[in-house]
Amino acid sequence: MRRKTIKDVAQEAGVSIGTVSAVLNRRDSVRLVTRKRVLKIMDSLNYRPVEAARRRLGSPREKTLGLVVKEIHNPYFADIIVGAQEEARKHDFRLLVMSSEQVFSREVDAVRVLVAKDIDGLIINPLLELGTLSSHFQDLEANNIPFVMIEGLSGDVSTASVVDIDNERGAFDATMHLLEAGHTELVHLAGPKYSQHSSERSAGVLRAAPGARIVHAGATLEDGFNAVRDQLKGCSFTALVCYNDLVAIGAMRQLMDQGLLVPKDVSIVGFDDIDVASYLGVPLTTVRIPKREMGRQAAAIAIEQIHSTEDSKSRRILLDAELIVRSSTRKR
Amino acid sequence: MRRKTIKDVAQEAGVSIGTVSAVLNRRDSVRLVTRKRVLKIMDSLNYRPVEAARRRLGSPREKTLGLVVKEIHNPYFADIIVGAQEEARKHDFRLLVMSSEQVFSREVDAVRVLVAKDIDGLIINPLLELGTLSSHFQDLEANNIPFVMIEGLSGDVSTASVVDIDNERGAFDATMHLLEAGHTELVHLAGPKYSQHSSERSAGVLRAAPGARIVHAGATLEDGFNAVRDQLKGCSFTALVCYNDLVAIGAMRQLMDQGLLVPKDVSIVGFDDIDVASYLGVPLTTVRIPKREMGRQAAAIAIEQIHSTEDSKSRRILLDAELIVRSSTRKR
DNA sequence: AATAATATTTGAAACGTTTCAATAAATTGA
DNA sequence: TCAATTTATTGAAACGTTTCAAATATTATT
Repeated sequence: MRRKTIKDVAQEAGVSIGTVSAVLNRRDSVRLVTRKRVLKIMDSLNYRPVEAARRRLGSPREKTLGLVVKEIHNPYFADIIVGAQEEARKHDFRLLVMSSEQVFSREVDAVRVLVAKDIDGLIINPLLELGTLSSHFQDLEANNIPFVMIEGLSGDVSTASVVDIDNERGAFDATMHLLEAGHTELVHLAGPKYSQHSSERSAGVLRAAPGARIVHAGATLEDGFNAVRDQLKGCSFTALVCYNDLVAIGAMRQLMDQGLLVPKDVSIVGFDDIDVASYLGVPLTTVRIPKREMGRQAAAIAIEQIHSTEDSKSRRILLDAELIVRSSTRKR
Repeated sequence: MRRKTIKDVAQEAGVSIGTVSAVLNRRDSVRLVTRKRVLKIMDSLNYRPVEAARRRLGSPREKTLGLVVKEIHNPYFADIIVGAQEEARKHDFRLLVMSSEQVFSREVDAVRVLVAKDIDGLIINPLLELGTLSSHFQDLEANNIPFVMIEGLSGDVSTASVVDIDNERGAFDATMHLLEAGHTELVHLAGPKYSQHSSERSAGVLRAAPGARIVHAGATLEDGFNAVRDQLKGCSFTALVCYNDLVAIGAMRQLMDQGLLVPKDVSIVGFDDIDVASYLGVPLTTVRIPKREMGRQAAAIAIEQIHSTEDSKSRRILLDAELIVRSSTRKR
């Protein structure tokens, strides 16, 4: 059955479509008796206006920011999202979130969809695809949509601003903390091979402890658990510097399963300071990333660029990561 | 500056708007040289088609599902999102996520924005606002947008389908597990007062143990931590049934701070089975919710309704929750 | 070179609304 | 009752696209 339109209502009510539209928009120019008749017809015809057709020039557009994250299923990104959302709301912007789930083609796709949905600005936590330099970013530039990268190479796209943290420094501090505690046999459980953050953190670890053993674990609980079980089998070490807290927690679990105690036998440092880190049986020593602040700043920059008329210069903001010492590390 | 339209592109490229439209829609009737010229003009003019105007029968719109969650910063919802996204992608739908952050006005707002962005269907995890019966839901019905509620009263909105789990049963099972282990002094750390899930779970606890003490904690790590510290001060109990895993973890931390051991002195059961639950120092006994499956089913229903022409009847799907016994509970 | 076949482009109608100047109807004041 | 006001309604233009039959250009065949 054909969908009922404003025209059907008008005809049935013996009235013009202009009048029906007036009723629809609650304009007070309609006589009560007419309004009632129209409303009754609308009801009996089960009429529903087609939202898309109502949108016209001059009708108030929603101000929206898009946010594409690599992995929505990760407390680290959750905090970034919350921070971005808070800041956006302050400026009366809404936040539309999409996740690429670590798949590059989905990242490209997400950007395309958000652009089609008419966002005013974009925050993206990009996957690093060497070689495939970013046709979707060029798209954004072409469409004049300001965008801000969270964790990304600044040289990547000239017009993009970047908000990031000093990973190298954070990892350096964490490693120094272990060295100062007398540890000499260090293992670094690194993250995904192509992660920008991971390589920066590895660099920090190596600057402090050039002899540290590097093992590529990954970014999840399971990755940490498996890495210790498989890759560190029979290997002697007294301290672990982990890519992030999840890996640290996974590693800790595996050590316990092997009958080793943290921090008595092995000290562990994480990275991120996710909420649960301080609630663990052995509260985790970790490098705190100001996650909300990153989201907040990224949104602030995007909105500022939306409002500014001239081409704003791209910025690079580097926030500090701070070592938080809890109970998972101990003097040797 | 006026927004560029297809007309501007056509004029600039010396071609009809029909041709530009053909280029836009990748119809292969356009000569290569023409296509290239048009694309170049589009680029130089920063042209973006207005999505709303494309909404016509048979036109190639982006197929999108909106998803509004109460709290993006919660591993429970994260899993639901991932499940919904997986299913959506199977059917070539994209998922736009917004979070109400537990604020009712934001939920209403999020729905409005998503509708304005022309989504095809909506999945919502609604806040329970008694009395304010859902003008935004009526809006959805008015716009003929199928929507599915995750965790919600089915009577709430007649046309909505609901995907939920059997909370009462899950909580009952968890409580029985403790009773069978010989516990008699039970405390139930309930969730937020207005939460549907929380009251269903409380009902399950009380059915198994009518004498259980009920304390309203909340839904976060901190809530669990504080509830045990403040509301259970000096209170004697040997087992805790918690609203969710986060509360359980928070409670466990506080007990440890008080020198109590889990499960030796106190047994604890959580709810949800978030990822980290099995990696804790004391792996958590909990009631597993098929979170991804919930998201998956919700998306599947929404998409089915989008595709079906006639008014589809609303459905109510109740998934089972399963008790997973780990180490945080013990015979007394 | 003429015709037929095919490929490309055009132009106008359609989509379902809102807007607003013009008109019609109702009300007021005398 | 008549004009002057005020209030209510109309009808057509606009919004930015897609669609599709018709017109035109190109290529192939003879």
